[in-house]
Amino acid sequence: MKINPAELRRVNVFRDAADEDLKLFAEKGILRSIEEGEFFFFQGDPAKYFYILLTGRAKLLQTNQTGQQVNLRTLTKWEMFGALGAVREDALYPATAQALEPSTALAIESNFLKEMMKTRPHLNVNLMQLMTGYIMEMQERYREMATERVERRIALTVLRLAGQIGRRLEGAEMMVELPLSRQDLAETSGTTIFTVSRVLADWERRGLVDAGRERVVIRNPHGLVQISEGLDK
Amino acid sequence: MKINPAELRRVNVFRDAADEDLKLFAEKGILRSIEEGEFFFFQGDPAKYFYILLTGRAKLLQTNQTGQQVNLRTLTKWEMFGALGAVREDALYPATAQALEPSTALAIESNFLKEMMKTRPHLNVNLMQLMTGYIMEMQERYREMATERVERRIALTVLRLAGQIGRRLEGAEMMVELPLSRQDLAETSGTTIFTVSRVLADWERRGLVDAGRERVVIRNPHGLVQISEGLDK
DNA sequence: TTTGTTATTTGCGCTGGCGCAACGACAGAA
DNA sequence: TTCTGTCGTTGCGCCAGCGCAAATAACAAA
Repeated sequence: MKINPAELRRVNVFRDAADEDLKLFAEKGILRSIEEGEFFFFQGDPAKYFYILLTGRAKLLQTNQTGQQVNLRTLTKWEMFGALGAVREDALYPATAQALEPSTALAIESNFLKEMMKTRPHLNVNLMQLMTGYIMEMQERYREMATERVERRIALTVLRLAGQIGRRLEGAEMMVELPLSRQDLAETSGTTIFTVSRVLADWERRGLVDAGRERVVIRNPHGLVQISEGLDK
Repeated sequence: MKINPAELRRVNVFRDAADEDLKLFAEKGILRSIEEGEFFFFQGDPAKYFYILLTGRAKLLQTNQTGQQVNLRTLTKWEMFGALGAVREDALYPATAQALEPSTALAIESNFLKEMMKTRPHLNVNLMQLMTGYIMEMQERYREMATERVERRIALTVLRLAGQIGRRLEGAEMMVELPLSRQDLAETSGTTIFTVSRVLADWERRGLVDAGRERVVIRNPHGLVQISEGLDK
């Protein structure tokens, strides 16, 4: 596979980069293709590279000592991840990056980005934008986790993921498809696969979603918003 | 009250700033003194100023529509807060800042910091450092919230707060004091005042802490670490 | 079509932790 | 010292959600 440097401008952090700079990043980068379930890096590894997802889907997750997983973020094409090493000295990845399907990413040395940032203020600004976005999302999710009941948390998770990785279904107007298993949803909303299954079954009975194997189709987003705000029943 | 510009270097983000720059920040800043329980700003307000806490203690919190609170961070002297406005256009504060005791803060226009950052790379680097620190902490807390049982969460919260705002007790060697009410601990660890009270009572019986009114003294940090890792009982 | 594998569903029992209510303890004001 | 308001404690009952186990469904490979 060959990368077209100009395409890299679709990466948010590179939005304002010059063509020559994009070329530099493309040349400096190493292509890494991995299978579904494989890992780009593990929590605790030295954060020597940052990544840009080129094909496939992946997720960032943390594991506690008993092996329970939590999904921090689901990644799609052109998303940058693992970029902390470009900011902090001797940083370790704070999360693990695992492919959800066969995926390819461009791996670039963190130090290179760090060097480029010294003379390209826009890289700074845009990276800061990405970071503050993460902060706001994590704060919000933390609050939800601490204060909301499961059904509402699952609704909030599904709606958030719809915005981030949902695929608009052709033909139908407002329908969005999420290619995620019950397990993925459970790990993202902080509950169990059983509870997610029961809640989705209920929503399906009420006509809010279509729940399939490793797939959820949102038929009535507004209904989910109502649930997420506690305005139903 | 008068600020000594050189003192501002104790603010992490200003660590590498020139004396003249510190003077500029000090001159540009407005002193705001507020009573215990009052607010520096509310979630949703336009983030026109960022703050530096000069005296007292404060907390950053979010509230959901039913009024339930979650504490995101407890702030002490020389901490910068509300700085998102210096990064994002037309940003709104994502959290509310409330004083835990009579407090004074220096309020400086976000735009001024934004301007300064254009020509002072170290401000960029240090602010990025602060932001990534937040991200890592929030990710960790999110995972704990999603996977750990209450007692362990409370232990993790107490230990984390000890590192951030604990006051070493004179005389005794390893003892650290936390000036926090049961309510504060409950809102920080995502549980209720009742559960915190019961857990602290238990720890007190086991000699791990001294639990007083709006105050917790850690007598045996290692014991708490054991609990937080599930190695006790 | 068959077979094996993996994802999902659902009944069932259990319990961690919530939340009310009543009481107790402490601090500051008068 | 007394009073008042706030903070903390604890008994009690309850239930949301967990998690096992067994059945079923969906898909892939042969």
